[in-house]
Amino acid sequence: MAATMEQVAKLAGVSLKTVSRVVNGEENVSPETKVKVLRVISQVEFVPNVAARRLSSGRAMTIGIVLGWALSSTYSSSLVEFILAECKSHGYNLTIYSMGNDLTNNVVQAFLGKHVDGIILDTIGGEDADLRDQLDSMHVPYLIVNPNSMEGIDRISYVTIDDFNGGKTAVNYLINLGHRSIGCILGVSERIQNKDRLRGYRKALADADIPFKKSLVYLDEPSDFSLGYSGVLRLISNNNDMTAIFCYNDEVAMGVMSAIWQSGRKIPDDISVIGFDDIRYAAMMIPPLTTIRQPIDQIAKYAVNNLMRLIEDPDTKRLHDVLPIDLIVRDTCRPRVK
Amino acid sequence: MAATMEQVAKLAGVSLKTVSRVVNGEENVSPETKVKVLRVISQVEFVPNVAARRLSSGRAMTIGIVLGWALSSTYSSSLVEFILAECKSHGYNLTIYSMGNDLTNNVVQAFLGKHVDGIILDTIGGEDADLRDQLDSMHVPYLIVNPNSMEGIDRISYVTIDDFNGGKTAVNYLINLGHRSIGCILGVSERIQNKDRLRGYRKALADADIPFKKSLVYLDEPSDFSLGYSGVLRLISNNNDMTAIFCYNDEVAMGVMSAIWQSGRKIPDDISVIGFDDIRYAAMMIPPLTTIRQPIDQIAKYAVNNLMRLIEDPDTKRLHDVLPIDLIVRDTCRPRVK
DNA sequence: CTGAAAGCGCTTACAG
DNA sequence: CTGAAAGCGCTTACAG
Repeated sequence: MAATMEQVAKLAGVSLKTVSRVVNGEENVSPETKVKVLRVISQVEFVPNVAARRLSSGRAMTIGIVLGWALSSTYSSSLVEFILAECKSHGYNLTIYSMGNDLTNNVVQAFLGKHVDGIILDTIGGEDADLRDQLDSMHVPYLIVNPNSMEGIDRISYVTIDDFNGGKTAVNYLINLGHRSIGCILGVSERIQNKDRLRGYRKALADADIPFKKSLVYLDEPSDFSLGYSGVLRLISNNNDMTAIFCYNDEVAMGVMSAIWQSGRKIPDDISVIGFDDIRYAAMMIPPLTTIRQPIDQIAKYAVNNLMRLIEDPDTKRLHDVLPIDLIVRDTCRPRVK
Repeated sequence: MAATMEQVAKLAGVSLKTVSRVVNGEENVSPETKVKVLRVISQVEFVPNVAARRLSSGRAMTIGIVLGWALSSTYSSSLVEFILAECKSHGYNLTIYSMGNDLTNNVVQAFLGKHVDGIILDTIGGEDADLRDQLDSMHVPYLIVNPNSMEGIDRISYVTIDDFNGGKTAVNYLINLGHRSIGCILGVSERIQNKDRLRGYRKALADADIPFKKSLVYLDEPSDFSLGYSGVLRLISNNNDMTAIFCYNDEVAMGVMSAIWQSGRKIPDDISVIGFDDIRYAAMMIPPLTTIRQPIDQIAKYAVNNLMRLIEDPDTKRLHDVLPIDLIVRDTCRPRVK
């Protein structure tokens, strides 16, 4: 059933190497022999054995992605989906590694065991420090998506988005709608994403000559539904003039909207809300969420393409990309009326 | 850096085969040699080369999953996450194939090229008929998750849930809350899931001596947010006594809730809503959604374990599993008051 | 309990 | 434009 190159060679009356040339689209094969070989290939349904190919070539044709978040988080699964498609178009396979017990070991072994040629890291915080050290010392080609810190980042390749501008654009949009008392709910960690989005928030305020008020900023962990839920209740009780809120991400915004709804207020009538990410469910919220879109498809494209370059040419310099964000206007923000 | 078995053997002063025995935990190795070999292994950081192992053993130690839905749908990504974990615990890898151009070809080639030892199919409708024919004729071990039809299913292994009982449980719960005019929003396709949940709906009504009314059932495609949104508006306009709705899945329920909210009605005060699946966001809806939970972790476990059996023993008979569902009570249903 | 030999199915490096 | 040889790093089947 599963034919080998040798059988194809015999049937076509050529050498093994000639079949190999045809299969891999190499040059230096006369048109006639090519046709002859191709006919046999389709006749016997020949498909090259990947294991043999990997063993002899020394390349796994596979990259690994290390996830710090659950795959079932919408952001992760969407990123993985795009990365998968991009890998496929390069003839590469993708293997997924989730943070957890013994991750560093697993990933290092995967490289030593020739499971993968390179790694994409999409982690949360400092928990991957060990892993990065190992990858560095073993000279494994790797690249970070949305690095959490800029410390020592010059030595590492990464793809990220313009978080500062994301925060600024969101808050600027609210200011243009007439809002002046604007809440902000973020994670408290040292992640650069939090810092940069907060910088963006402050910059937009400063540009509009609106003084920064500490009581309008709520910081806690983790940045999920519950952060938004408890955060907005706190902000409301401390700021009765607040008319809008900038949220760290769409899931936080979900929590914010839930709490506002349950407190008897209305969105956007009483409070405007803006999120970040533009996950699949943003458009399905009630009402549909205005948000800052991350170009996940582009992030995936840059991540995979750059990693391929690092794999194929070890002398490649560090590759750094910062991708632009977009404001997606839906129905959760409206001009201030009070 | 990446040492080979031969190097380990030389350093330990034993034969290649003995190293192999230690690495694979085989018997018939004296404790002393074992210790000696293990010491060398950790010294040189030996990790067996997967490609060599695959080539010589003829087993890929990898299974493939074919997805008919986008990976970024919460249900799919959650299933994949559990399947991934289950594979890992068996020492297997997972490769993801998404429906799309040339899928049949890709999957068949993956098997012929020894990429995978077996396949899990999680598809939508008839679009995988071609693929299934091919897998059958090539005697590829495969298993279907949530088959869409029971036609010829005796010849195939599958894992599914008790859709009939899911529908019945949901509607029975609403009936026990006093509701008698209960809407039902489903996909219209020939998928067995639609038929069985509808049967469950009718059975619950019949058991309570409530006559079935055709005007309370709304069927359309695809079963997503928009189906719920337009479906509920139609049901409301045709049934002004309707006080509750059973939805095909949680995303449909999201659409239903959105439309109800925008029409100025309240949940659960005016209308009770119950979903299906219990996706991650069900608990985050406003209010948190009461729903029927699919045991995705169990589905994954059965799917992977059964597929392994099919792979390891070709004489295994068809394996059939129907897993139970659970009612998850949250805040979208309340006793009828009107 | 241990080992020598053959072979899995390709690619690489070289020769012509 | 074509091919013969060696080898990638393991496992399998067999011998002792």
